Amino acid sequence: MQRVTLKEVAERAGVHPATASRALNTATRGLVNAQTAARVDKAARQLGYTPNSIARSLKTSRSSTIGLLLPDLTNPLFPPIVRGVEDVLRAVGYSPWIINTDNEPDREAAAIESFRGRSVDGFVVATARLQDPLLEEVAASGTPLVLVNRRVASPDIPSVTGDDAAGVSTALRHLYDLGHRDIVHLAGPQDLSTGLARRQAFRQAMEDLGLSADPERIVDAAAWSEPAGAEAMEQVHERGVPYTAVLAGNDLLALGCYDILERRGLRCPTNVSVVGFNDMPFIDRVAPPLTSVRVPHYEIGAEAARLLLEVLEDPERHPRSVVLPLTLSVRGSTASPPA
Amino acid sequence: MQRVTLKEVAERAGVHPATASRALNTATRGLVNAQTAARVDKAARQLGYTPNSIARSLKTSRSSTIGLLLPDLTNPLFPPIVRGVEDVLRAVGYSPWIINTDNEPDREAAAIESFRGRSVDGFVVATARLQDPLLEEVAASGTPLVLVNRRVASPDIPSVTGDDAAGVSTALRHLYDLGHRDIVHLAGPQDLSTGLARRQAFRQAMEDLGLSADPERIVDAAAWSEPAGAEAMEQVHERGVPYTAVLAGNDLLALGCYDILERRGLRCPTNVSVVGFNDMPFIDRVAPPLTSVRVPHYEIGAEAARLLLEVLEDPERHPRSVVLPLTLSVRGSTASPPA
DNA sequence: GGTACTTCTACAATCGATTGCGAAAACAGC
DNA sequence: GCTGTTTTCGCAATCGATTGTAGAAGTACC
Repeated sequence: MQRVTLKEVAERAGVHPATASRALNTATRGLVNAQTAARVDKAARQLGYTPNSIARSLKTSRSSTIGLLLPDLTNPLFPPIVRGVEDVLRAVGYSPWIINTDNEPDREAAAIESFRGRSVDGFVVATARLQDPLLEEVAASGTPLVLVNRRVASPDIPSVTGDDAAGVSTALRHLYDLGHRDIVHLAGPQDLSTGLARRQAFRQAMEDLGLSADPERIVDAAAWSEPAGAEAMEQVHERGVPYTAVLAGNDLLALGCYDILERRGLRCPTNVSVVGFNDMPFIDRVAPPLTSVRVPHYEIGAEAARLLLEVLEDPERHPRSVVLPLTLSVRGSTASPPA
Repeated sequence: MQRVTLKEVAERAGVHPATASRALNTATRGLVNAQTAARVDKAARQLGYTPNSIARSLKTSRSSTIGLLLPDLTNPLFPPIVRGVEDVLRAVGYSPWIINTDNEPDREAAAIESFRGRSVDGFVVATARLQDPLLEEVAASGTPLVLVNRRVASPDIPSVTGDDAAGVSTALRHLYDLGHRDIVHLAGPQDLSTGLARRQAFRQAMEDLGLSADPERIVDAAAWSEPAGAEAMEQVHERGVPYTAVLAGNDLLALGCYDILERRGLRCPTNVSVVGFNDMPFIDRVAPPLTSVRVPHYEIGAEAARLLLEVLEDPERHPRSVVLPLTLSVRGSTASPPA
């Protein structure tokens, strides 16, 4: 199938390709006579012309494309973020380009390289580790970059995240109000900002409530996954820490926690209350429905896209970070502790 | 940031850009003296050269890119497909480009247009409707195209799907063996191959079991969604059809069905057994864990990518379709009917 | 040493658009 | 009718690679 080229449109309209180009681009349209422009339009429509964006990109060195780095699309957390990003970008003519890295730095590097080779105009990155030299380098190189959901240690890279501290605080308040005093925390990976922030917030909020935030009440999971959650929960038991409630660093850890409770013959919420984090899709349908800190992932993605567009439109613009408020979705996994 | 160009590499190596290009491409590397090639390699490495794939695409009119059309990424069905496609493609240097269409033909058309403008080398399409002139046109245009999960009515477009008929048959056999005789089917949208095939298979399999496949035992849902499933299930009750088991066209319909059962005070599986379709992620954790026909989505995606690669490598190759076998994941939503 | 091949490299065109610059045309003013 | 502006358009270069072709360098053989 031979695509129609600008030259053919120009020929049909009886003008030079340069003129056709100007007529077809809104920004330069004023430079050409209205009647001529109309003639070009007509020719383009008749021939079914669609611009070759590759040629355009080569010349303009902009691709109307942004790179979106994800750890793993099959984690239900991310599809809403992707949709948020995509919906906002598409409205202004940009398209996101998604690559999964499975949290492997090598693949992250390869993805960035690939994106660079394709001249993406900017990055939205959900794979940030706290220490992430690659991203620092990208940011330093001048390519617009916005982090979603996770941040890096250095604060000068713009990001859109949920207010983890407030979320943890709300969740603990909820448990406290139900009467829980012995609460443990299944923390996420500590090399990720979410894992770290929630862990720190746990300690802080416990202290604020006048409860023990003894280090042994916190177990670090190796990953944000169900098996890791199960393993961490086993740890809790091995340590022999008394508890009536669990605050999981995210919903997957909470599901792993469920597994251990069941295996040990403990019932939720009768014996143990569990609170998750993220309020991921379908988590309201598990047994028991999980009480979880709702993170507005779609909005996080959308807001990240907006921040990126700001910088794309005005590179001088000072990048800013956004922290979105979280709410608690109270469901059947939390109740008063056994008397 | 100024990217390094081939010309600079050539200069540093003391050769012509054309020679540098040949040295760097494995296919043409034999045409240049081994020592010269090594010199070029070294220069490229020293300068940190990465080829500008936009320029390359413009010249070669291949982009090492394929377009992936999805209805909606947030449907848990699709992420595994995406990963399957991506993993296979990436291994050979292709990247998928994802667009969500939300099942709107307009957006599908726009997406195809956008893909064309970006010169994708092929399409993987998960949005096919039975009647889909757009896709027929794409196929006719010569651009390689593989359908995943869904097919179109005309059989000459290659596709990778699950064996719906066998899946339905297995599911019904399971219910039959448990003792169910009064079974209803919540069918999916009939303009999609999956909805149609499963509906037809239901009638056939019921007859094969010597059971009534009366049309009133089948309700068509308006969409593959929980609300549509709930609505369809309400229909079943309005019709007053006696039943002890429900075969849902997919898991989301089954979840909608759960809602109605609960609202009506019916317990699953005590009063009513429910079987879903797809065995989507986390469906084993809902209450009760859903018995579901497992569809190997990752493999479907991977196989689709392989088919596409076959055609990309040898355009003369006759496109073939693949039907993957399904299995039944038996869980807690099915049991013997009440006595 | 000359002829006939190979092997290697350089030249230049090309992909399809965009854009600075200059010239032609149109127009205004006197 | 002439000069000075403004409008409109065409020319040609350019983005960064790939590739057909031609010529130079090197080798083999008599």
